[in-house]
Amino acid sequence: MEKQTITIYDVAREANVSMATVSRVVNGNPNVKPATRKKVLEVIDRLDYRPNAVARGLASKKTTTVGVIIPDVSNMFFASLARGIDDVATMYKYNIILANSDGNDQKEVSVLNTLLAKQVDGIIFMGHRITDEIRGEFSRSKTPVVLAGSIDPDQQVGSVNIDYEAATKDAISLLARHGNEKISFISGALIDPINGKERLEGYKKALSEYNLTYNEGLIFESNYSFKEGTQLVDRLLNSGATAAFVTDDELALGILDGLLDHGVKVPEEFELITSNNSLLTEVSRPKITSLTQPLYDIGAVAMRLLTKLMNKEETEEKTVILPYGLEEKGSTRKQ
Amino acid sequence: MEKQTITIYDVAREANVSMATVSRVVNGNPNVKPATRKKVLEVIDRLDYRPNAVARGLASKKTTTVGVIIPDVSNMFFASLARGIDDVATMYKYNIILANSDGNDQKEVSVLNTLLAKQVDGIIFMGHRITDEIRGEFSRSKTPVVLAGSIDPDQQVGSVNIDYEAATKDAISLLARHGNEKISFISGALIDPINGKERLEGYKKALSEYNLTYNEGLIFESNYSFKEGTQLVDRLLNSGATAAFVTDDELALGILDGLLDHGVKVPEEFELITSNNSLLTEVSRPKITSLTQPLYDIGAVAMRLLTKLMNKEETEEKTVILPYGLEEKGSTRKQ
DNA sequence: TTGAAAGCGCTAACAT
DNA sequence: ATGTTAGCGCTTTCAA
Repeated sequence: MEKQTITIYDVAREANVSMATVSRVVNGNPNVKPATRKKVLEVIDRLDYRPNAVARGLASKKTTTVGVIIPDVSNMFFASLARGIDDVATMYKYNIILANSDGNDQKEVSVLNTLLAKQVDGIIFMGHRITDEIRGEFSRSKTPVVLAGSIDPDQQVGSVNIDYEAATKDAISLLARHGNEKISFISGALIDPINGKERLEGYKKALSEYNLTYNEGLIFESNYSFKEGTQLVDRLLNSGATAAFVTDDELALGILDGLLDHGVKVPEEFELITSNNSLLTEVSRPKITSLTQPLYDIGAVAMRLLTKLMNKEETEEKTVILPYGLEEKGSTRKQ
Repeated sequence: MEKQTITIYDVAREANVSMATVSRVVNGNPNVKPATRKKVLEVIDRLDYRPNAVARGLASKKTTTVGVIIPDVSNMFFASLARGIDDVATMYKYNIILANSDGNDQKEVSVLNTLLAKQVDGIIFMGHRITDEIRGEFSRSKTPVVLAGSIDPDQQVGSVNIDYEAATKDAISLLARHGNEKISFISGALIDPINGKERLEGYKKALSEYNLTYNEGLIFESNYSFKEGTQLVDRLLNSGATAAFVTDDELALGILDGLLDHGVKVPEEFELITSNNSLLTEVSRPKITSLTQPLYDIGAVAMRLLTKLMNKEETEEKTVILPYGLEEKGSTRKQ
């Protein structure tokens, strides 16, 4: 015996109405006599009828599914965003197709195409950088797109972020106020606008505000991993830096670990600020002072924005800037 | 101007062939003359035609999409599984619809139903416990299901796990060999079979093997959070325990933190073993000895198993047990 | 308030 | 090797 599916047609027959009426009942169309509705509902229940969302999608051209392109779910930063996205999606009756891209330009494009082929109603994109190619795909697709936690220099699509420049400036300013004259800037790839433009700009502004000179030797580009952090410490200390701002918690943790191994006292001899305030910053000794980003909210707001775009609602702003904070913990001195 | 979609029909017309031929080309059917194929491919390229996966799904009754029910993506443990799942899914040309359930019985059922409504070809389920209700839904759905990292007492569906009982027994045995006579067992809800059955059983077996008496006062049920861990420490120390096995890293970290705050020396005065060997166990001081579970692989193998089930391939085994390990680090003594 | 009927874009026999 | 023709299960005018 095969999987004999029950269709809207079966329900219609059993309830002695037309399939149009069943459709109306299923979709909550008010133009149905209560008695009829009741009858149909009973049959639906009895037959255990479940509407086929694929057929529905084909007929209505809406899938109530959105595509989510993410570099790596197993990275806490993105996982937090994803959770916010899914919660709001669920709230608005959408499901998410989650696709990992590893931040790989080519994968991003191919995955975007399969999502579009699946007729998703919208796309949430997280990535380190927006290549021209992917931007091109976005613009010729007619499907609404929102960036979550990703910077797009020219704002063609929606996006939700914090003000990375201002946040970085704040962090650096704190370090400068504490008397540090050589403050290191340690980030991921500088070609990513979020690092090379936003954050670095904030760094420079803070420096000039405190009359400190910009020195390339204090800028480090690294991968986001614990190990890279520990390995970076030699060079960091050689640079003469007495403080560092790091754009990733795991990396910062590695640096802290390396510093301690070198017998450098944190925060007495070296101050450290990281960026994501994840659990990692809480469990290290000392705990690491960090910028705070509302990760969950960035995801949630991005999804909310996307629902508006999908409904062609009027939206005040396609670019949302959420507030950030700076939580002082054990890796910076109290003053 | 509206989103005027290009259909297989447009391509057929432009290429002077029937839509069937276009379909064959698109699906790589060998029964097409090379010249024809080339012509069709050119038109597809020129028109920028992209097959509509929804229509395809309706006609073929396959969506190349699988549903993934996960308690919480922002939990590292599950996120790692999810990454393994997605990678293998991608490898086999599937996409995943990711749905968070919070381990909530009711949400799990409702989410399962919407996934089935969307005609997913298969389901990967992660959860703390398999309720009778969800098991019922599984069995009457005809859609293949595989559990990843979840225990199902009666094995109706596929599943991929490690041998939690043996793993726990190993961990406890190590603690016993080190001379600990009062070894605490700290887990999540004991009604979850993975804790109350598998792991606790392993705990008991190890005890009896070392002639230690089972004492309920050493068993603690807790939530998986850092805070709960720190708060548990008073009771833990009052129990007289000199060692503990913990089923979650974050919880273990909280316990370690609490112990250190109480001036208890780890591992000299108290030994600790945790279960997931996540990054958290590496960044604490001391690093925490842990069981090692191949999280990514559990996800990957679960997805691989699901592909077999979806293809109705003969599968040797519906229940896969993956190897585990025990990595001794700083929270247990060297002997 | 309800029904009839025409698609939605594609696959999959069945012909040729 | 290619074309013809039914559907897949539902939404959505348009009539009644």
